[in-house]
Amino acid sequence: MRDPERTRAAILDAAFTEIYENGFQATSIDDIVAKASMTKGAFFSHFHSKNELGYALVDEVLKDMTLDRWIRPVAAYKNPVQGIITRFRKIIETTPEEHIALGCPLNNLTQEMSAVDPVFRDKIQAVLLMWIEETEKYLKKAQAEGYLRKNVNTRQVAEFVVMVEEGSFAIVKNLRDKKVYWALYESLKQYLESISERPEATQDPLVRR
Amino acid sequence: MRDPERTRAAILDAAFTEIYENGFQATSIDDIVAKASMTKGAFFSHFHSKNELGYALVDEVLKDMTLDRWIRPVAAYKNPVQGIITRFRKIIETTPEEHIALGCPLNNLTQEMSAVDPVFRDKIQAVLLMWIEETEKYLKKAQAEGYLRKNVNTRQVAEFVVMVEEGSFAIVKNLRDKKVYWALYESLKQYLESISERPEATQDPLVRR
DNA sequence: CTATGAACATACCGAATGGTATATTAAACA
DNA sequence: TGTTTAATATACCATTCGGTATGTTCATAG
Repeated sequence: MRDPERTRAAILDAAFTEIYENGFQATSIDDIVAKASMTKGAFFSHFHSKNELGYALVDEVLKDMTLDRWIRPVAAYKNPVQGIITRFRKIIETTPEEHIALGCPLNNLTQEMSAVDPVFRDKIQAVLLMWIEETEKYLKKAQAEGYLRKNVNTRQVAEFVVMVEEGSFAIVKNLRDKKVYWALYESLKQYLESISERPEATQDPLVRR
Repeated sequence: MRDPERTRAAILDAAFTEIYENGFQATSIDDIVAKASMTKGAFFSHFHSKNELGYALVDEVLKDMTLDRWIRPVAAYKNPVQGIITRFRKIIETTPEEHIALGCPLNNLTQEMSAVDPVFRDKIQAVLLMWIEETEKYLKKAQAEGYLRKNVNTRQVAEFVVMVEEGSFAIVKNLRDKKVYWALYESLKQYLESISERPEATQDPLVRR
């Protein structure tokens, strides 16, 4: 009946939802344990402090979430540049309406806690760097296979792509208008095609919109 | 000796700095009045609540700050597209090292308060929309004067440009590496040139870096 | 079977914080 | 000049919240 790992996971899960919806500072430990149907005793037997819960959220939840959403699916595409473009589109398509107003969980925590707590900053920075590095790997592969111009700086493009992916969520969160996503999608596509070796190879074979 | 307007301005000024450095929720009213060398009595005679101070910050400080930094200076350029590009570069150049880690004040407030308080959300949205609309005006002008391709959707590009301007500050805030700015600058430049009628007209006459 | 420690529950505390009640001072106006 | 009112100061309050102290229960090792 007692299952510490499940308890810990349940706390992380409840914390993720509450913090995603209300922000880290605006979420109290009482909110979290109530959502998880537990008590403070359980909470503090798994986390030494509220901040440590936040750190665990970044390390154990947000990191994997980022990989699952933005990185791993790209591997399925022959042309990685098309993979990045299409992945962006699919994320737009599959993001439920309620989540649009909430933005990207990683970015939210980033903007709220990065300047306030150096440990948060370092841990979030590590996730961002991983995101950029993994994106750059795809770009290098695209370059090696003749999809991307040889003279482009892959690190520079990777940084731009990740910034666009995060920045898009951030601005749409505020404008609360999903149509803006499509405008940003078109611009990202336009940009990536402008540095592609054979732009026609990035054409999406599926119907759009 | 008594000067309500100056008092109010001093409170807004102190609040801006404190909130910029620590976030809205992490800043207490006591922090603000201490910084402004006043007392709570003065504070509450000018603002009914902490939230109302925040609203005034958006309406009276951040809105103008955005115009001054991103919009008005662009008017001085013959080619508005070059104006946007150069303005982005100049903002990078003139942002002091300590402010890099703090990001964009508007964006910080946005990400922290937008999902939590609908009034914040609406007020910040208004500033963002103004930013986008003013940017689009420049793009339309550029189009009319033959700098920008006639077939580009100026609204779409304006949304992308503003997203890049905000998103760049956001990611550099976390990566804490000013060099990333230059990479993002090059990418924005590349993008805007790819939709320009005469790309050579966007060449910056000054030495870069 | 029992003892031991980890997992969870309950009650509580001290500090911080947004806000108020009330006093005081200074400017404006009659 | 005297009065009134807005501006500012001071003291205080109620609540919230992170965290702790102290149980209690369950699983597992010996």
